[in-house]
Amino acid sequence: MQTSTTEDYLKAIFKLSGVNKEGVSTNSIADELTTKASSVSDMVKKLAEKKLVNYIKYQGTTLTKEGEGIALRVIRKHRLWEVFLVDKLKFGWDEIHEIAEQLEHIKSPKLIDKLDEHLGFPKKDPHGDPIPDKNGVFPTLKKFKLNELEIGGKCILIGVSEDSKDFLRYLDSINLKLGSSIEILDFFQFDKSLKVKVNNTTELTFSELVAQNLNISKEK
Amino acid sequence: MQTSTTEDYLKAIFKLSGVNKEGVSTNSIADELTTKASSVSDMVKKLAEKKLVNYIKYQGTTLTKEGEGIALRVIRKHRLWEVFLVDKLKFGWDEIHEIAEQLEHIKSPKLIDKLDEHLGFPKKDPHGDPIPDKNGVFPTLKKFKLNELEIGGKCILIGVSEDSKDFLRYLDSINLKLGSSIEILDFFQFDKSLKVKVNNTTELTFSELVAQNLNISKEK
DNA sequence: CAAGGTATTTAGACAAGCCTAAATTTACTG
DNA sequence: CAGTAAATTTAGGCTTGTCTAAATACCTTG
Repeated sequence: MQTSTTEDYLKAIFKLSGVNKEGVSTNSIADELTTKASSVSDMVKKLAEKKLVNYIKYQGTTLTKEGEGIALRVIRKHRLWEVFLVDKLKFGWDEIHEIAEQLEHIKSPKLIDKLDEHLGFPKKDPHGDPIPDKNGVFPTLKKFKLNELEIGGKCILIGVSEDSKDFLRYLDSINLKLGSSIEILDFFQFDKSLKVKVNNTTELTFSELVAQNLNISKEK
Repeated sequence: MQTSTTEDYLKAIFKLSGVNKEGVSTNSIADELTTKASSVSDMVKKLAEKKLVNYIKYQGTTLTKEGEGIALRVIRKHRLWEVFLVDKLKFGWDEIHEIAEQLEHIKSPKLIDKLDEHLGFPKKDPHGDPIPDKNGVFPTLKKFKLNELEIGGKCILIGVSEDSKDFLRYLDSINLKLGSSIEILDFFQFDKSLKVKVNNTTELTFSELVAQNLNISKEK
């Protein structure tokens, strides 16, 4: 059984892994967990011994299948608790994160399944993020291509149709990950390009080719 | 803010403190927490530095006002979560203890008050134990003297009317504490003594004088 | 391709809790 | 009241996870 620190590391690494599954840097993990690079260096070494991550000195860290499974189960718990806090206890969706950070570490598979049932098997958390099922699989939401969406539409990225290194590198470079939100701001007929806002922060333009290869789930 | 280990120690000490508030022995704490006496010795020293307990070498440990407050708040959380697990998630009352042991350490005053409200401000947990209010006060349940109860009646001890050392020592010696259960097995008219079963385990006899001085709450 | 800057890792320490073994205090018994 | 048994404390270590400071590797740019 994992300590909650281990779970936090795995979750952070999962979060930082782009669509392009290259190694996550030591510094980025340290940032994410507000700790120091040296602590991370120590820790990933230990996680590697437990076969939860692949770690090559100076080349970053990736999750093993097992590590990813644990990360997904923690994310499932986090998001289900968030639904509970908002739906049942009437918290505002801005107050729930840090409470869910604690609740996500409660150990009891039965608890989380019963909670899931109590909540009516929700597919998304209050922020619109998808909730993995008990096997760590994200729900199959109705799938669209980004270029099928209308202006003003919002969606989240759930996959890509093209996995060339170049394409995935591009997505990483603009910080677009599975689960990232995309909003269509404008559409230009002359080259079928899209002006979009990514992660509610960055405005940029997608060519038709890019848009065709982004699989998204509507509404978020 | 306390670590969850600190909270466990304070809760254990609270639980072991009889009506007669004498020092709790190091060994009994070690037993309660399934750890070693030497660990407890270390720990109570640290708790004493933080003013959460009074500790005199070789003479046991008592809670300070502050330590007791923390213990009561943890107990409140534990019991409210137990109600949640049984009432909302439909757990059997035999499965909930170890889950509540984890949930009781979640930090967020707002969470627990909202949970309390969501559950309809319950006064007792699924085991019949009273739930302290947010100020750490046990709810004022309808109060009776033990000798007002009929044969076959069950109740819990909520207080005493007499607090001489001798009386309290006697209660300690038979392991009767606040919250202990008492069942009336028989009544003997000739001296008005009662045959009772304490904590669902020990059968013994109370004289009229003892029975008159035990304040109880019916039904448990 | 060398030089310096940045990222990363190593070394050495520290705090919280826990443990075993040994020393000490208290308590009980005759 | 001496002597032993039981309870408690001390001493010395271990693990997990953290930190600072110093060393090393990588990489970019002139």
